[in-house]
Amino acid sequence: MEVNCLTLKDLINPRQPRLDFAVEDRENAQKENIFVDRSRMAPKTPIKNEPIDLSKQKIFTPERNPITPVKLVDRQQVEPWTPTANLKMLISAASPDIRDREKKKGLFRPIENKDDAFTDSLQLDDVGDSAVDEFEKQRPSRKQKSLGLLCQKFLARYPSYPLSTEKTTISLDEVAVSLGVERRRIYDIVNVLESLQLVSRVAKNQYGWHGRHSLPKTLKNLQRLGEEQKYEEQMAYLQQKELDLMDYKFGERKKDGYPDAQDQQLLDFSEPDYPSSSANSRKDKSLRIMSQKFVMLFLVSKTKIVTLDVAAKILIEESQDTPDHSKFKTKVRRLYDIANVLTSLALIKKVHVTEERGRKPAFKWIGPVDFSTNGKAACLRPVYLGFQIPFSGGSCSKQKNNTFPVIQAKCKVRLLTSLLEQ
DNA sequence: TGCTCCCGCCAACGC
DNA sequence: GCGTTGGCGGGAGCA
Repeated sequence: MEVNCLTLKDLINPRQPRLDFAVEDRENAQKENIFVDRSRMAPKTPIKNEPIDLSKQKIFTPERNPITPVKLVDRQQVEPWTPTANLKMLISAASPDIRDREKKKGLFRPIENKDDAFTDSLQLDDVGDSAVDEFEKQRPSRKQKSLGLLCQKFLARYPSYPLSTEKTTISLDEVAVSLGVERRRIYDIVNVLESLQLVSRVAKNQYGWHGRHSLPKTLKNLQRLGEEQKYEEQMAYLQQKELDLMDYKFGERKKDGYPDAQDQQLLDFSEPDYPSSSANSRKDKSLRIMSQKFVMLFLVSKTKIVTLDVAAKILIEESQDTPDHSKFKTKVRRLYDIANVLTSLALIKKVHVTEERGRKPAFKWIGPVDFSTNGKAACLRPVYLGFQIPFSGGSCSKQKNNTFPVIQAKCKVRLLTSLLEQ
């Protein structure tokens, strides 16, 4: 297993860049109008309050010394600008078309002519159609740049089941450079992986890789949480509501079936009782939490199929009284991000469900479903809005006013922060 | 045309 | 103050 992993690692080793990565790197460099030369990148800077001993710098490693990685942009500026750099930047800023043509030219400009950038930039129209076609062929497609594929490359770097003795540290910056993407994209992946306890944050810019050892345990706990949140009922409720809405739209309003104001209140995800918390705080909307809730939906679903719109509606923490389409769209975007990572982990796969209103995108759970393992599952300690729910011996469903789904909505989840600590 | 989701801006956060 | 983190939505690729 380890050997395989090393082989895959070798494939994406930055020292032996594959063509597609090299192209991406060059493209990114062009986007930023900054010359990139990895061999000349500035060394990582130590933490500010630590004295720098240059004589020892060569033996610094991330493990030995926590480091503050230098932002890519900062590193790139180590390379002095050429006399034509400012001109190139101005040209680039002036027109996206010109910028695109510059990219195309950059791909095919012979290395020995790199100093002729100024001349080239004045002869933009000389780029023939064949070169453009060639560029189109070589330019990575949208699929090649997808988060799912990126996640696969990311996962290929690390063993699924690492030995307990080996400690793998992930440097976000190194991974980003190695995979030729912005660090922002790595955050997306890492957040979802962290939600499943495959990785955990150990320091700034540093994550520890745990692999899939504890995945069944994590899923089991998520399933239990999902059951306690009564997500299955919520999904059924939303599906029924939609059916009723169809009836209302195209037929007579059903007296018993149409969701009235009282029903609407049942799905009020706002938190009026907890003023200390901010319903819209950054953490509340975290991709981690969203990812965990998304997984919960699958785990509690009998069909193991979750449509994106139902998931989005459940995950939207605002009142359903004022449906906000943009909020819904945003949530769906994030769900696609999460779904891409979960797909790479072979936990879900894309399907479509046909409902009365038409074909809908959905995802089907293809990961493990039976978590009746011999080991005792770790007990999650979700923190709810500033206080902890007693999780062993007590549960969310035992809280006061346990009336579904109002209390479920109030029992917002601050999740899984310490599974691995236990 | 609608679905899908890349991309990067920019604000919150934390040291 | 500055680097890190990540929410967010525009808009382009794709089916």
